[in-house]
Formats: sequence, structure tokens, C-alpha cells
Amino acid sequence: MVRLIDVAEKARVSISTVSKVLNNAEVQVAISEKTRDRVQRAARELGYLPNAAARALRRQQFRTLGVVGSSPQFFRIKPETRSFNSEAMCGLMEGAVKRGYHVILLSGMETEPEAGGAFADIGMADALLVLNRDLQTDDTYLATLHNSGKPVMYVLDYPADPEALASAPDDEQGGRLATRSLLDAGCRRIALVRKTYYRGIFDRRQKGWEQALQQAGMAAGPELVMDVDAMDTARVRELGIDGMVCLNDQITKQLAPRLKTAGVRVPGDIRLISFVHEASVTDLDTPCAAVVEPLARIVEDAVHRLVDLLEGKPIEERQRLFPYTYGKGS
Amino acid sequence: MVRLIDVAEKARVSISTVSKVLNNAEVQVAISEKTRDRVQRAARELGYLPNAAARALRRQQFRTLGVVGSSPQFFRIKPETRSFNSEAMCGLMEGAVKRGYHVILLSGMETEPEAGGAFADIGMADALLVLNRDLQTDDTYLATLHNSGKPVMYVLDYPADPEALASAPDDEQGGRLATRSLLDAGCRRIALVRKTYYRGIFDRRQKGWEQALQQAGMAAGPELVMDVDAMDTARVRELGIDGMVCLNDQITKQLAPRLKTAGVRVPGDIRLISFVHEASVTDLDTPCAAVVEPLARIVEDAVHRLVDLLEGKPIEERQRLFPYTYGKGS
DNA sequence: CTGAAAGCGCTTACAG
DNA sequence: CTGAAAGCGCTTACAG
Repeated sequence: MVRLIDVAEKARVSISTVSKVLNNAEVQVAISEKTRDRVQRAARELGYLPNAAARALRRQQFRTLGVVGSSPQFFRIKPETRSFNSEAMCGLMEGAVKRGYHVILLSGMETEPEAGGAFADIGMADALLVLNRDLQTDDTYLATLHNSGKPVMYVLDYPADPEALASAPDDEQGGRLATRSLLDAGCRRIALVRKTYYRGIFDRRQKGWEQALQQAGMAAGPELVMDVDAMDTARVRELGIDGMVCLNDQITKQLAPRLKTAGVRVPGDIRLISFVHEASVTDLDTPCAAVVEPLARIVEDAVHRLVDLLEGKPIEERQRLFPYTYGKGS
Repeated sequence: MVRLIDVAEKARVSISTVSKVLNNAEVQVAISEKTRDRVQRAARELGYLPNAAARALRRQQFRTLGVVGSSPQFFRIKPETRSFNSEAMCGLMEGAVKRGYHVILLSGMETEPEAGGAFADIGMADALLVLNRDLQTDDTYLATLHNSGKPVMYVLDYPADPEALASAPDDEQGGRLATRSLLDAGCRRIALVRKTYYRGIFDRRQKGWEQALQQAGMAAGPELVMDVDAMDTARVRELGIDGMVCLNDQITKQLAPRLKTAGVRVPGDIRLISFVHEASVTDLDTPCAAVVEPLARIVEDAVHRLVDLLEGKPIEERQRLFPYTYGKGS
């Protein structure tokens, strides 16, 4: 960890001066332009991040809000509540409590750019969980996280780097599972319905779909991959499609009524299967099978593995993938 | 704030000894039974809570996990996502980011009972938000929070004490609004449907219902207050009920199908209005008006007022109540 | 405009 | 079994 004194040595000034420069927004002290530049450059080059504990001890404040519920268990929300957020939160708090850790939601303010950018206060955490469904790996934001020197665990989506720690759904397996269940139900022309977002996850699910079709001796041509926003129901008929794998519940909700108005009967003409997190498509009035990802379990596992790492236990698998299960849907 | 040295003086030992006793789970040092007792009693009597900053600075770890999303804005979830949690979370992070604060979810572990109980690490926060829909005011848990000496803001439900800081929905106004909208629609016998939980909120909503009925010159007798778990549809007919105020969406979801099977037409025979957070009853197939509470706004307001307090700005209203609005429901 | 120094409240190796 | 003391990394009043 680089400290104030490291910056001071590099900039050839005292630590008081460094501190004053780096806190210029809050401290009213005159500093010469030259010194200021030298200090800021040194801090940037060394990747200085203030130590949140020392700062808090000195300032006598954390600038952090604690949120509590009606009981110590409040945030251990039950998965029955169902929404994506509560499910993830459930696993998160369950793991945190079991291991004796607190959870801090880094709000990512854009303050103190010269003192480490958006995450100057990342230091309040011993390790980082990246909770994300659609990673932008080119993001400099992720670089900041890694530069902090703290362990980083990816939870739902993850970068291609095989060294990156991750606990995530096995999207290829999910794609195979969904496709096979349609094959088992007798479908012979199975389309994949996706959207332009969630590229990482969707690409992996699509790969699973391809694998399942190829194993069954069927082609998985690009004409069978459809964007729900550019859905051509006439073309669906032409291609003789009798099964559709919908890559998430939002797609399914968008697709179902359009099939209905086009006079396509579900499941009479076309069978649907949808990826969901828990039973989130139960409010669909179209019959639809589902492939469920165990969100809470995944997030809790991520917490455990991260704490294991912090406690010095060796991590055997860098990336742990969890299978999807077949569910009833609606 | 009581420090180690205060405990040491009271127990007539050195601060090293106090530290060792209070960390006996983690430190392997022999301490005599007598000393141990004296120290523990002193710590308890003084209400000692370890200073998280000092501890973290010394230990070089926070025992806190930072959770980040794909971008610094990740947790600023849009209210459109709708569920209770995301809405509250949305307001929470919005306020936190705007004011330059982080949010820490206190996991309320049951460790270190002698060192302050479940919230030994409450110290990581400058102030506390109690996020809660159903306060148990007799809870010793809340006492712990107040004993920390940090400002406490109640967000959704709140204790009777008028000095307690709160930002919350105006439940009485909500009760009046719901009832009046049924009156305006021509209802003349308006029942209130509740459940045994959420006493605080439900009692206030019921008071609003009574006020509205009395203002309209109608009696609000106890026979009109029904528990959805003990609903007697024959009795509903007998009483000539033509309107029902459902105190939350769960109640409405439970009630609607029972009315249907009993042959009661909605809104033909009985009009319904339901309390909801955002548009959460849109998945009801029974026509139903709604009274909406602006969750995200309330939570964000709570954050702002709490930070104002921390920054020394005077708080004019101890309790700020937000009006419900009339919504379409389903 | 810049720096030396005190001190925030803990933990722990060391001495007794 | 107990205590004196060093030191974690900052901020800020004070001196120059």
C-alpha cells in the first residue's frame, strides 16, 4: 500500500504538504502551483489511495452511513421476495453474517479525482465483490478496482481472464439445458431469442444452445438467432420454428404478447423456455418452461470464497460455475 | 465516546489488559478470572464500543466487504425496477452519492457480546438509518442503536417518541386518501382489510380511514375492520359492503381471488383500493385502484436530512411525513 | 509557502 | 498474569 510518506518522498516535500494538496477542496491553505503539480503527479504515478482507517481515526468521522433494519437479520431478506435485488442481497448478507463481515455499498462518487478517483474510499473494504450482469471489460473502472491491490471477486458476469476470481452461473450449461428440454418435448426447429444487451452472458448461453443442437445433429444457423426488438413473426412461420429459447424474462414478456397477436399458439405451435432468476415469470399468462439460476447461492458462495481468501485459505478454483436448474415457469 | 482508557480506569487495569479481555476470542493470553470480570463489567457499564477506525488502522483490516457494480452508478438502481428493495435502495444510493457518503449494511452479527453486542462495528458509520416497515419499539435492539450516541433516523415506520427523527409516509393521510377515493366513486359502506402484522403503519392507516368516514358522516365501526386471514364473505354481503380499503398489496392479492370464488364482482359489487409501493399490483387481474407511497423519495430525503444533521445544519422538522398519491393500480 | 510534531484509539511484541 | 510502549497512516494547529 502506498502511503502519504511515499508520495512525499517522491515529490520531495513533507507529508503535511502532501496532505494539504490532496485535500485542497476541504483545507484552506495556500500552496504554490509548482509544489501542487509535483505532489499531484507523484500521487497519480504511485496510485496513492488514502487509508480510510487512518483518515477516519484522525478526522473522527467515516463519512459513511450505516443502514440497519428492524433486527440484526433485517437484510437477510428471504429469497421468496423474489426480485433480482433481494435475491442477490439475501445471499450477500447471509454470507457476510456467517463470516462476520459487514457489507459496504461503495457509492462511487466522483470526488477527489486527484486522490484516486471515484474510489478514494474503497479503502473501507478489505476485498471487493463486483456484482454485475453485464461487464464492460474495457472499462477503466474495473482497472481502478484492481489497482487498489485488494482481492476482487466477480459474481454474475466475469471477464475472460481465467485468473479472475469468479462465482457465476454456468451459462453454457444453462443454454444446453434449456435447448435440450425443448428437444425432449419434441421440438425440431429451435430459435434463440436475445437482445442487444448482456453480451457476455447472452453469448455464453447462445454457445450452449449451439452445443445442444449440434449434439442432437441439428444445425444452429444464424437465421435461428433472433433479436426480440426486430422479431418478424412471418419469418418465424416460414422457418418452421417450433421452439424458442428466450435469454431472459424481459425478452419472454416482450415476446409472448407479440406471438399471441400474430396468432401463434403457445405451446400449440411454438414451445417457449425462458431464463429466469427464481420464479420471476410466474406473472406471464403464456405457458412457458423456465431455466432458473440460483442467484442467492451464487452470491453467498462468492462471499465465502472471498473471505476464505482473506483468511489465507487457498482458493482451488479461480472460477466456480453453478448449474442452472429446470423449473416450471408459468 | 467511551474509550479503552475509560474502561481501564474504571476497572483499575491498563488498557492492554482491557484490550486482551475484550478480544479474548481472538487473542490467546491468560487473564485471571477476577480481572476479566472486572473489565467486562466496566465495559458493559460504560457502554464501551470499540472505535472501528483505530481498530482497523492497527489491525490493517476492516473486516468489511465492499460491493461495487459495473459502474460507479450501479447501485443507483432505477425505480422502474419496482420491487420494494430496489426502490428503497435507489433513494438510498441517490442520496448517498449526492452527499458524498458511502452506505454500509450492518450485518448485525452476534459476535463480541461483551464488547457492545451485535453492533460492535456500528462504529464504521457516522449515523444510522433504520429502514423498517414494522418497528418493534420494545426491542432492545433499537436501544443499542441509540446508545451508540450516533444520530438515528427512522425511515418508514417510526417510534411514538416525537423527538425521534423520521422521514416516513403519512399513513393517516394515505388512509384518508384511499377512503375518500372510494367515497367519491359512490361507495357507502367501506370496510378496511388488514392483517395482524405491520401494526404501527396499519394502525395509522386505519385512523385515516376512520377520519375520512367520520368527515363524510358515516360510522367506522369495528365490524367494518376485517382480517384478511379470517375473511367471511357471507358477512361481507350481510353488511352491505360496497368498498374495501386493502392495507397492502399482499392483502389485496390474497383477497381478490377469494372474492371471485365467492361470486363477488369487482368492481361491480365491491370496489377495491390498495396501498402499494409503486405499481406493484399491476399483476393483479382484478380491477383495483391504488394509493402509492413514494418510497425512493422518502429514503433519499432521510439521507439528506441525516447528512444535514452531521454537517451541523439545524433540523427544523423532527418528523417529516410524505403524502401518498392516488394511482391507477390494475 | 512549507515542515516538524502531536495525537486520533487501538493491538501486540516484549519485559517484568 | 499484567503493563509500558511502539506504531498503524493520517490531519492540523503551530512555528518558521
